[in-house]
Amino acid sequence: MGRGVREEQREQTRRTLLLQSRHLFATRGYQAVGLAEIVGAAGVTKGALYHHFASKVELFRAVLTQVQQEVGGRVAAIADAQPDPWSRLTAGCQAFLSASADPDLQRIMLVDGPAVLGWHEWRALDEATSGRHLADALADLITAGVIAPQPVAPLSHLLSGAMNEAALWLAGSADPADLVATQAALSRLIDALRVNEPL
Amino acid sequence: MGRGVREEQREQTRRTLLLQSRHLFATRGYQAVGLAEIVGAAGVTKGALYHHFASKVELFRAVLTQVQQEVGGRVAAIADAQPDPWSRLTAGCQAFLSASADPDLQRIMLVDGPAVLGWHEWRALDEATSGRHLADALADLITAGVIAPQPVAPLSHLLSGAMNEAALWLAGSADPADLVATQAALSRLIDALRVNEPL
DNA sequence: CTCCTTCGCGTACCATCGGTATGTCAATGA
DNA sequence: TCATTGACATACCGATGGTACGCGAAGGAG
Repeated sequence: MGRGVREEQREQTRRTLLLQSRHLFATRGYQAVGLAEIVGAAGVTKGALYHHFASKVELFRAVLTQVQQEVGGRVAAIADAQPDPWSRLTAGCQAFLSASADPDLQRIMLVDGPAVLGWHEWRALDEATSGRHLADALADLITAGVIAPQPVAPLSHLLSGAMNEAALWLAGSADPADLVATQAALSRLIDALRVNEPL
Repeated sequence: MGRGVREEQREQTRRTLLLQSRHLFATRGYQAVGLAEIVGAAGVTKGALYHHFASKVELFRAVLTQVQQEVGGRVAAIADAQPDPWSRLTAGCQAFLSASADPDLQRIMLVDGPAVLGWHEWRALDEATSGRHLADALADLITAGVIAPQPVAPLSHLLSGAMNEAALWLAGSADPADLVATQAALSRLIDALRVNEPL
Protein backbone atom coordinates (compact mmCIF):
# COMPACT_ATOMS: atom_id res chain seq x y z
CA MET A 1 0.00 0.00 0.00
CA GLY A 2 2.48 2.59 -1.15
CA ARG A 3 0.70 5.76 -0.15
CA GLY A 4 2.59 7.69 -2.75
CA VAL A 5 5.55 9.94 -2.24
CA ARG A 6 3.29 12.87 -2.98
CA GLU A 7 0.84 12.48 -0.15
CA GLU A 8 3.54 11.45 2.28
CA GLN A 9 5.54 14.62 1.71
CA ARG A 10 2.36 16.63 1.97
CA GLU A 11 1.50 15.27 5.36
CA GLN A 12 5.07 15.62 6.50
CA THR A 13 5.05 19.31 5.63
CA ARG A 14 1.72 19.82 7.30
CA ARG A 15 2.88 18.09 10.45
CA THR A 16 6.04 20.17 10.59
CA LEU A 17 4.05 23.35 10.10
CA LEU A 18 1.68 22.38 12.89
CA LEU A 19 4.50 21.36 15.20
CA GLN A 20 6.57 24.49 14.74
CA SER A 21 3.69 26.93 14.86
CA ARG A 22 2.37 25.20 17.94
CA HIS A 23 5.70 25.61 19.66
CA LEU A 24 6.00 29.26 18.67
CA PHE A 25 2.41 30.08 19.58
CA ALA A 26 2.85 28.39 22.93
CA THR A 27 6.03 30.19 23.88
CA ARG A 28 5.45 33.68 22.51
CA GLY A 29 1.74 33.94 21.76
CA TYR A 30 -0.29 34.16 18.59
CA GLN A 31 0.23 37.84 17.94
CA ALA A 32 3.93 38.00 18.55
CA VAL A 33 4.68 35.23 16.09
CA GLY A 34 4.78 36.15 12.42
CA LEU A 35 4.25 33.83 9.51
CA ALA A 36 7.81 34.42 8.38
CA GLU A 37 9.10 32.97 11.61
CA ILE A 38 6.83 29.96 11.39
CA VAL A 39 7.75 29.03 7.85
CA GLY A 40 11.39 29.68 8.67
CA ALA A 41 11.29 27.27 11.58
CA ALA A 42 9.49 24.73 9.43
CA GLY A 43 12.00 25.10 6.62
CA VAL A 44 9.40 26.03 4.04
CA THR A 45 7.95 29.24 2.63
CA LYS A 46 4.67 31.05 2.89
CA GLY A 47 3.53 29.35 -0.28
CA ALA A 48 3.59 26.01 1.51
CA LEU A 49 1.76 27.39 4.51
CA TYR A 50 -1.03 28.88 2.44
CA HIS A 51 -1.25 25.68 0.46
CA HIS A 52 -2.20 23.87 3.65
CA PHE A 53 -4.02 26.55 5.63
CA ALA A 54 -6.27 29.27 4.33
CA SER A 55 -5.09 31.86 6.84
CA LYS A 56 -3.09 32.37 9.98
CA VAL A 57 -6.27 31.98 11.99
CA GLU A 58 -7.00 28.61 10.42
CA LEU A 59 -3.49 27.48 11.20
CA PHE A 60 -4.10 28.45 14.79
CA ARG A 61 -7.44 26.69 14.73
CA ALA A 62 -5.75 23.49 13.60
CA VAL A 63 -3.16 23.82 16.36
CA LEU A 64 -5.79 24.49 18.99
CA THR A 65 -7.89 21.54 17.85
CA GLN A 66 -4.87 19.30 18.14
CA VAL A 67 -4.06 20.56 21.63
CA GLN A 68 -7.66 20.21 22.79
CA GLN A 69 -7.88 16.67 21.51
CA GLU A 70 -4.67 15.72 23.27
CA VAL A 71 -5.83 17.14 26.57
CA GLY A 72 -9.29 15.69 26.13
CA GLY A 73 -7.78 12.31 25.38
CA ARG A 74 -5.59 12.34 28.46
CA VAL A 75 -8.51 13.37 30.66
CA ALA A 76 -10.82 10.77 29.16
CA ALA A 77 -8.23 8.02 29.51
CA ILE A 78 -7.81 8.67 33.21
CA ALA A 79 -11.49 9.24 33.87
CA ASP A 80 -12.65 6.13 32.03
CA ALA A 81 -10.29 4.01 34.09
CA GLN A 82 -12.26 4.83 37.20
CA PRO A 83 -14.87 2.37 38.46
CA ASP A 84 -17.72 4.68 39.45
CA PRO A 85 -19.17 7.96 38.11
CA TRP A 86 -18.07 9.97 41.10
CA SER A 87 -14.47 8.88 40.78
CA ARG A 88 -14.66 9.61 37.07
CA LEU A 89 -15.62 13.21 37.82
CA THR A 90 -13.02 13.85 40.48
CA ALA A 91 -10.24 12.01 38.69
CA GLY A 92 -11.13 13.76 35.45
CA CYS A 93 -10.96 17.14 37.12
CA GLN A 94 -7.59 16.40 38.66
CA ALA A 95 -6.34 15.10 35.32
CA PHE A 96 -7.51 18.24 33.58
CA LEU A 97 -5.78 20.39 36.14
CA SER A 98 -2.53 18.50 35.68
CA ALA A 99 -2.73 18.49 31.91
CA SER A 100 -3.57 22.17 31.69
CA ALA A 101 -0.71 23.04 33.96
CA ASP A 102 1.65 22.61 31.03
CA PRO A 103 2.59 26.17 30.05
CA ASP A 104 3.11 25.09 26.46
CA LEU A 105 -0.51 24.09 26.18
CA GLN A 106 -2.35 26.60 28.28
CA ARG A 107 -1.40 29.75 26.44
CA ILE A 108 -2.82 28.33 23.23
CA MET A 109 -5.77 26.65 24.89
CA LEU A 110 -6.80 29.19 27.49
CA VAL A 111 -5.46 32.60 26.55
CA ASP A 112 -5.12 32.95 22.81
CA GLY A 113 -7.86 30.49 21.96
CA PRO A 114 -10.82 32.66 23.01
CA ALA A 115 -9.24 35.85 21.71
CA VAL A 116 -8.26 34.56 18.27
CA LEU A 117 -11.27 32.43 17.44
CA GLY A 118 -13.79 34.30 19.53
CA TRP A 119 -15.26 32.95 22.72
CA HIS A 120 -18.15 31.15 21.10
CA GLU A 121 -16.10 29.12 18.68
CA TRP A 122 -13.55 28.42 21.37
CA ARG A 123 -16.32 27.18 23.59
CA ALA A 124 -17.64 24.97 20.82
CA LEU A 125 -14.19 23.41 20.39
CA ASP A 126 -13.90 22.82 24.11
CA GLU A 127 -17.38 21.36 24.18
CA ALA A 128 -16.25 18.82 21.61
CA THR A 129 -13.42 17.57 23.82
CA SER A 130 -12.75 18.20 27.50
CA GLY A 131 -15.96 20.10 28.15
CA ARG A 132 -18.01 17.22 26.87
CA HIS A 133 -16.47 14.81 29.33
CA LEU A 134 -17.22 17.12 32.20
CA ALA A 135 -20.83 17.61 31.16
CA ASP A 136 -21.26 13.87 30.64
CA ALA A 137 -19.81 13.07 34.04
CA LEU A 138 -22.12 15.56 35.70
CA ALA A 139 -25.13 14.23 33.83
CA ASP A 140 -24.26 10.67 34.85
CA LEU A 141 -24.02 11.70 38.49
CA ILE A 142 -27.39 13.39 38.32
CA THR A 143 -29.12 10.37 36.80
CA ALA A 144 -27.35 8.19 39.36
CA GLY A 145 -28.77 10.40 42.07
CA VAL A 146 -25.37 11.25 43.50
CA ILE A 147 -25.72 14.97 43.00
CA ALA A 148 -28.89 16.97 43.15
CA PRO A 149 -30.96 17.28 39.98
CA GLN A 150 -30.17 20.55 38.24
CA PRO A 151 -29.25 21.89 34.83
CA VAL A 152 -25.81 20.65 33.88
CA ALA A 153 -24.81 23.59 31.70
CA PRO A 154 -24.35 26.20 34.46
CA LEU A 155 -22.50 23.76 36.66
CA SER A 156 -20.31 22.64 33.80
CA HIS A 157 -19.34 26.19 32.94
CA LEU A 158 -18.63 27.12 36.53
CA LEU A 159 -16.36 24.14 37.08
CA SER A 160 -14.70 24.47 33.71
CA GLY A 161 -13.92 28.12 34.30
CA ALA A 162 -12.67 27.40 37.80
CA MET A 163 -10.25 24.78 36.56
CA ASN A 164 -9.07 26.88 33.63
CA GLU A 165 -8.22 29.84 35.81
CA ALA A 166 -6.65 27.64 38.44
CA ALA A 167 -4.48 25.96 35.83
CA LEU A 168 -3.32 29.33 34.56
CA TRP A 169 -2.41 30.40 38.05
CA LEU A 170 -0.69 27.15 38.93
CA ALA A 171 1.52 27.36 35.88
CA GLY A 172 3.05 30.55 37.20
CA SER A 173 3.37 29.36 40.76
CA ALA A 174 6.59 27.65 41.68
CA ASP A 175 5.23 26.36 44.96
CA PRO A 176 4.02 22.76 44.59
CA ALA A 177 1.88 23.25 47.67
CA ASP A 178 -0.37 25.46 45.57
CA LEU A 179 -1.32 22.52 43.40
CA VAL A 180 -2.23 20.47 46.44
CA ALA A 181 -4.20 23.30 47.97
CA THR A 182 -6.04 23.93 44.72
CA GLN A 183 -6.94 20.29 44.32
CA ALA A 184 -8.19 20.24 47.88
CA ALA A 185 -10.29 23.35 47.41
CA LEU A 186 -11.66 22.01 44.15
CA SER A 187 -12.57 18.75 45.85
CA ARG A 188 -14.45 20.65 48.51
CA LEU A 189 -16.38 22.56 45.90
CA ILE A 190 -17.26 19.42 43.99
CA ASP A 191 -18.26 17.63 47.16
CA ALA A 192 -20.82 20.33 47.69
CA LEU A 193 -22.79 18.95 44.79
CA ARG A 194 -23.66 15.71 46.54
CA VAL A 195 -27.31 15.49 47.34
CA ASN A 196 -26.71 14.68 51.01
CA GLU A 197 -23.44 15.30 52.68
CA PRO A 198 -22.85 12.11 54.71
CA LEU A 199 -21.40 13.70 57.82
CA MET B 1 -9.38 77.65 39.58
CA GLY B 2 -9.11 78.18 35.87
CA ARG B 3 -7.51 74.96 34.88
CA GLY B 4 -6.37 76.43 31.65
CA VAL B 5 -7.78 75.86 28.21
CA ARG B 6 -4.74 73.77 27.42
CA GLU B 7 -5.17 71.05 29.99
CA GLU B 8 -8.91 70.99 29.58
CA GLN B 9 -8.67 70.26 25.87
CA ARG B 10 -6.04 67.66 26.55
CA GLU B 11 -8.20 65.73 28.95
CA GLN B 12 -11.18 66.08 26.67
CA THR B 13 -9.26 64.49 23.82
CA ARG B 14 -8.00 61.73 26.05
CA ARG B 15 -11.47 60.98 27.34
CA THR B 16 -12.90 60.84 23.83
CA LEU B 17 -10.11 58.52 22.72
CA LEU B 18 -10.74 56.22 25.66
CA LEU B 19 -14.50 56.27 25.14
CA GLN B 20 -14.43 55.53 21.44
CA SER B 21 -11.73 52.89 21.59
CA ARG B 22 -13.52 51.23 24.47
CA HIS B 23 -16.69 51.02 22.45
CA LEU B 24 -14.91 49.68 19.39
CA PHE B 25 -12.85 47.18 21.37
CA ALA B 26 -15.95 45.98 23.14
CA THR B 27 -18.02 45.45 20.03
CA ARG B 28 -15.47 44.12 17.55
CA GLY B 29 -12.43 43.08 19.57
CA TYR B 30 -8.93 44.45 19.95
CA GLN B 31 -7.48 42.93 16.81
CA ALA B 32 -10.29 43.78 14.45
CA VAL B 33 -10.16 47.48 15.32
CA GLY B 34 -7.50 49.56 13.66
CA LEU B 35 -6.08 52.79 14.92
CA ALA B 36 -7.46 54.58 11.88
CA GLU B 37 -10.96 53.64 12.92
CA ILE B 38 -10.41 54.72 16.50
CA VAL B 39 -9.01 58.14 15.67
CA GLY B 40 -11.72 58.55 13.04
CA ALA B 41 -14.45 57.89 15.59
CA ALA B 42 -12.76 60.25 18.04
CA GLY B 43 -12.44 62.99 15.45
CA VAL B 44 -8.67 63.27 15.81
CA THR B 45 -5.62 61.81 14.10
CA LYS B 46 -2.98 59.29 14.98
CA GLY B 47 -0.75 62.11 16.14
CA ALA B 48 -3.16 62.86 18.95
CA LEU B 49 -3.45 59.22 19.91
CA TYR B 50 0.29 58.71 20.12
CA HIS B 51 0.61 61.93 22.05
CA HIS B 52 -1.54 60.40 24.79
CA PHE B 53 -0.70 56.71 24.54
CA ALA B 54 2.63 55.16 23.70
CA SER B 55 1.13 52.31 21.71
CA LYS B 56 -2.08 50.53 20.84
CA VAL B 57 -1.43 48.13 23.69
CA GLU B 58 -1.15 50.97 26.19
CA LEU B 59 -4.38 52.43 24.93
CA PHE B 60 -5.99 49.08 25.54
CA ARG B 61 -4.40 48.90 28.95
CA ALA B 62 -5.94 52.24 29.87
CA VAL B 63 -9.34 51.08 28.64
CA LEU B 64 -9.09 47.81 30.54
CA THR B 65 -8.04 49.57 33.72
CA GLN B 66 -11.05 51.85 33.45
CA VAL B 67 -13.41 48.92 32.89
CA GLN B 68 -11.94 46.95 35.77
CA GLN B 69 -12.27 49.87 38.14
CA GLU B 70 -15.88 50.39 37.16
CA VAL B 71 -16.77 46.76 37.72
CA GLY B 72 -14.75 46.64 40.91
CA GLY B 73 -16.50 49.74 42.15
CA ARG B 74 -19.94 48.35 41.47
CA VAL B 75 -19.09 45.09 43.18
CA ALA B 76 -17.57 46.83 46.17
CA ALA B 77 -20.52 49.17 46.53
CA ILE B 78 -22.98 46.30 46.71
CA ALA B 79 -20.79 44.12 48.88
CA ASP B 80 -19.98 46.83 51.39
CA ALA B 81 -23.66 47.51 51.86
CA GLN B 82 -24.09 44.06 53.38
CA PRO B 83 -24.12 43.66 57.14
CA ASP B 84 -22.05 40.51 57.61
CA PRO B 85 -19.00 38.98 55.89
CA TRP B 86 -20.93 36.05 54.48
CA SER B 87 -23.49 38.30 52.82
CA ARG B 88 -20.67 40.42 51.49
CA LEU B 89 -19.18 37.40 49.74
CA THR B 90 -22.41 36.09 48.25
CA ALA B 91 -23.74 39.50 47.30
CA GLY B 92 -20.39 40.44 45.82
CA CYS B 93 -20.32 37.31 43.70
CA GLN B 94 -23.82 37.91 42.41
CA ALA B 95 -22.94 41.52 41.70
CA PHE B 96 -19.87 40.47 39.79
CA LEU B 97 -21.88 38.02 37.75
CA SER B 98 -24.41 40.68 36.87
CA ALA B 99 -21.81 43.30 36.07
CA SER B 100 -19.75 40.96 33.94
CA ALA B 101 -22.81 39.90 32.01
CA ASP B 102 -22.59 43.15 30.08
CA PRO B 103 -21.26 42.11 26.67
CA ASP B 104 -19.64 45.50 26.22
CA LEU B 105 -17.45 44.91 29.23
CA GLN B 106 -16.68 41.24 29.14
CA ARG B 107 -14.96 41.05 25.81
CA ILE B 108 -12.45 43.64 26.95
CA MET B 109 -12.20 42.33 30.47
CA LEU B 110 -12.30 38.59 29.98
CA VAL B 111 -11.31 37.74 26.43
CA ASP B 112 -8.94 40.32 25.01
CA GLY B 113 -7.48 41.35 28.35
CA PRO B 114 -5.42 38.22 28.99
CA ALA B 115 -4.44 37.82 25.34
CA VAL B 116 -3.31 41.41 24.76
CA LEU B 117 -1.57 42.12 28.04
CA GLY B 118 -0.61 38.58 28.88
CA TRP B 119 -2.21 36.57 31.60
CA HIS B 120 0.09 37.72 34.39
CA GLU B 121 -0.42 41.40 33.88
CA TRP B 122 -4.13 40.86 33.38
CA ARG B 123 -4.22 38.97 36.64
CA ALA B 124 -2.36 41.77 38.39
CA LEU B 125 -4.91 44.30 37.16
CA ASP B 126 -7.75 42.11 38.32
CA GLU B 127 -6.04 41.61 41.64
CA ALA B 128 -6.05 45.37 42.08
CA THR B 129 -9.83 45.63 41.67
CA SER B 130 -12.45 42.88 41.72
CA GLY B 131 -10.07 40.08 42.63
CA ARG B 132 -8.95 41.92 45.70
CA HIS B 133 -12.47 42.20 47.04
CA LEU B 134 -13.00 38.49 46.59
CA ALA B 135 -9.77 37.60 48.35
CA ASP B 136 -10.55 40.02 51.17
CA ALA B 137 -14.02 38.61 51.63
CA LEU B 138 -12.67 35.08 51.79
CA ALA B 139 -9.96 36.08 54.25
CA ASP B 140 -12.53 37.78 56.47
CA LEU B 141 -14.68 34.66 56.47
CA ILE B 142 -11.73 32.52 57.43
CA THR B 143 -10.73 34.73 60.34
CA ALA B 144 -14.38 34.87 61.38
CA GLY B 145 -14.39 31.08 61.41
CA VAL B 146 -17.25 30.84 58.93
CA ILE B 147 -15.30 28.87 56.37
CA ALA B 148 -12.55 26.38 57.05
CA PRO B 149 -9.00 27.69 57.41
CA GLN B 150 -7.17 27.29 54.12
CA PRO B 151 -5.04 29.30 51.71
CA VAL B 152 -7.15 31.99 50.10
CA ALA B 153 -5.29 32.17 46.81
CA PRO B 154 -6.42 28.84 45.34
CA LEU B 155 -9.98 29.42 46.41
CA SER B 156 -9.96 32.92 45.08
CA HIS B 157 -8.72 31.80 41.69
CA LEU B 158 -11.19 28.95 41.46
CA LEU B 159 -14.14 31.18 42.24
CA SER B 160 -12.91 34.00 40.07
CA GLY B 161 -12.46 31.71 37.10
CA ALA B 162 -15.83 30.11 37.67
CA MET B 163 -17.58 33.46 37.66
CA ASN B 164 -15.66 34.72 34.65
CA GLU B 165 -16.54 31.73 32.54
CA ALA B 166 -20.12 31.76 33.74
CA ALA B 167 -20.46 35.42 32.85
CA LEU B 168 -19.13 34.75 29.36
CA TRP B 169 -21.62 31.96 28.90
CA LEU B 170 -24.53 33.91 30.30
CA ALA B 171 -23.91 36.78 27.93
CA GLY B 172 -24.60 34.51 24.98
CA SER B 173 -27.57 32.81 26.52
CA ALA B 174 -30.94 34.39 25.86
CA ASP B 175 -32.68 32.29 28.50
CA PRO B 176 -33.00 34.25 31.76
CA ALA B 177 -33.42 30.95 33.59
CA ASP B 178 -29.74 30.30 32.95
CA LEU B 179 -28.80 33.24 35.14
CA VAL B 180 -30.96 31.96 37.96
CA ALA B 181 -29.60 28.45 37.61
CA THR B 182 -26.04 29.71 37.56
CA GLN B 183 -26.55 31.82 40.65
CA ALA B 184 -28.08 28.84 42.38
CA ALA B 185 -25.22 26.55 41.42
CA LEU B 186 -22.70 29.16 42.46
CA SER B 187 -24.42 29.52 45.81
CA ARG B 188 -24.21 25.79 46.36
CA LEU B 189 -20.52 25.81 45.59
CA ILE B 190 -19.86 28.71 47.93
CA ASP B 191 -21.94 27.13 50.64
CA ALA B 192 -19.60 24.19 50.52
CA LEU B 193 -16.92 26.36 52.04
CA ARG B 194 -18.70 26.67 55.37
CA VAL B 195 -16.86 24.88 58.10
CA ASN B 196 -19.91 22.88 59.19
CA GLU B 197 -22.84 22.34 56.95
CA PRO B 198 -25.90 22.92 59.17
CA LEU B 199 -28.50 20.14 59.10
C1' DC C 1 1.20 94.26 23.69
C1' DT C 2 5.26 91.45 22.07
C1' DC C 3 8.16 87.81 21.91
C1' DC C 4 9.54 83.34 22.85
C1' DT C 5 8.64 78.86 24.51
C1' DT C 6 5.88 74.94 25.14
C1' DC C 7 2.59 71.77 24.05
C1' DG C 8 -1.20 69.43 21.81
C1' DC C 9 -1.92 67.69 17.61
C1' DG C 10 -1.88 67.09 12.30
C1' DT C 11 0.78 65.35 8.19
C1' DA C 12 3.73 62.57 5.70
C1' DC C 13 6.21 58.73 5.76
C1' DC C 14 8.22 54.00 6.94
C1' DA C 15 8.61 48.99 8.08
C1' DT C 16 6.40 44.93 8.79
C1' DC C 17 2.99 41.60 8.27
C1' DG C 18 -0.90 38.87 6.49
C1' DG C 19 -2.42 37.61 2.14
C1' DT C 20 -2.37 36.70 -3.13
C1' DA C 21 -1.07 35.78 -7.92
C1' DT C 22 1.86 33.37 -10.55
C1' DG C 23 5.72 30.53 -11.78
C1' DT C 24 8.20 25.93 -11.43
C1' DC C 25 9.44 21.34 -11.08
C1' DA C 26 8.65 16.74 -9.74
C1' DA C 27 5.23 12.92 -9.00
C1' DT C 28 1.55 10.56 -11.31
C1' DG C 29 -1.04 7.88 -14.54
C1' DA C 30 -2.27 6.59 -19.18
C1' DT D 1 6.79 9.15 -23.33
C1' DC D 2 4.13 12.87 -22.29
C1' DA D 3 0.45 15.60 -20.58
C1' DT D 4 -1.44 16.65 -16.16
C1' DT D 5 -1.77 17.48 -11.51
C1' DG D 6 -0.31 19.13 -7.29
C1' DA D 7 3.08 20.73 -3.76
C1' DC D 8 5.62 24.39 -3.08
C1' DA D 9 8.68 28.77 -4.11
C1' DT D 10 8.92 33.64 -5.57
C1' DA D 11 7.51 38.15 -6.12
C1' DC D 12 4.40 41.34 -5.03
C1' DC D 13 0.40 44.10 -2.78
C1' DG D 14 -2.50 46.58 0.67
C1' DA D 15 -3.16 47.57 5.25
C1' DT D 16 -1.66 48.52 9.80
C1' DG D 17 1.10 49.94 13.81
C1' DG D 18 4.53 53.18 14.60
C1' DT D 19 7.72 57.45 13.85
C1' DA D 20 9.69 62.03 12.45
C1' DC D 21 8.64 66.34 11.78
C1' DG D 22 6.01 70.52 11.18
C1' DC D 23 2.43 73.90 12.65
C1' DG D 24 -0.38 76.86 15.21
C1' DA D 25 -2.31 78.32 19.36
C1' DA D 26 -1.95 78.73 24.60
C1' DG D 27 0.92 80.44 28.36
C1' DG D 28 4.49 83.05 30.68
C1' DA D 29 8.14 87.04 30.88
C1' DG D 30 9.35 91.70 29.87
